[in-house]
Amino acid sequence: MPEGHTIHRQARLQRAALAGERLRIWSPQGRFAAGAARLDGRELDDIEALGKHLLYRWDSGDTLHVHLGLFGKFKTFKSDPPPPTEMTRLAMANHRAVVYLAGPTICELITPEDEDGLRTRIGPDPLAEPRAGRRFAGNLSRRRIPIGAALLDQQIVAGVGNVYRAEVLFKCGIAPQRPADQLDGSDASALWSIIKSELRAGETAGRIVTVGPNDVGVRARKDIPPQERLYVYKRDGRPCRRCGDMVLRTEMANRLIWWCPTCQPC
DNA sequence: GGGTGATGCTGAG
DNA sequence: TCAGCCTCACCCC
Repeated sequence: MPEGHTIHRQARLQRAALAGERLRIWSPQGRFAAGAARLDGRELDDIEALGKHLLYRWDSGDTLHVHLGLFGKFKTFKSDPPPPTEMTRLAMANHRAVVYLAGPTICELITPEDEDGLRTRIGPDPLAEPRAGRRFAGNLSRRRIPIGAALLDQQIVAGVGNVYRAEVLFKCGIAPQRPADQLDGSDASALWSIIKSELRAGETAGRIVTVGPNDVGVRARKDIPPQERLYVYKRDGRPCRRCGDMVLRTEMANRLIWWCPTCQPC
């Protein structure tokens, strides 16, 4: 479930489980065999999350770059780990924990130049740089594309994916069709705040829950049942939780997006 | 057991 | 703009 909140959560949990120790590294699938052989037995210094990217720093000076893409998944075991499957691209283990990685789009060692290139082609990450709201607003003001498309562009803001783009636009009352460069300063600032708080909540909870408890009649976010955790995502044809109007669906930036025409007027 | 779609992104044309 | 890639949960038969 890889939007930015997942990546930051994985960085935090894996850092706690693995960093500061020499690790056993191998590639059961074999597709990262050379990189794994190079890292095996080295100490992991730190893990950094950058938008949807993870950077693992090793005492050898090497940097491992992982991007989960749409399908990539981590599995962590604290005790009695099952053997990895033949789909496991990367396995990392110490005496306390084992982390398996399967299905990533990217799992490779990168040079400092590669890393510079990565940093220049992604925009501000609300979880890593919470005070970068002005850069975000500036990025929006330079793009004549719908805001619904702009939020998926990782050069504008890093870490937002298809669920959060629909949900944060709903929470801000902004129609996805509105041109990014037409948002005024207060819209951009409200959007940045909501993106930050929602990603943070997702990082903490380990799942995406955007609805306020009041809207589904329970006391706390953690009591919200799975099918009621979102306002609009994949809810086309069903009544809006706020106003009762029909949630609509359209395609934007090659992905489907959902919105409420009453709560998010054009 | 097969088909499908998914919280992502790139490169060819 | 579109095909392609990575994997698996879920649906339907």
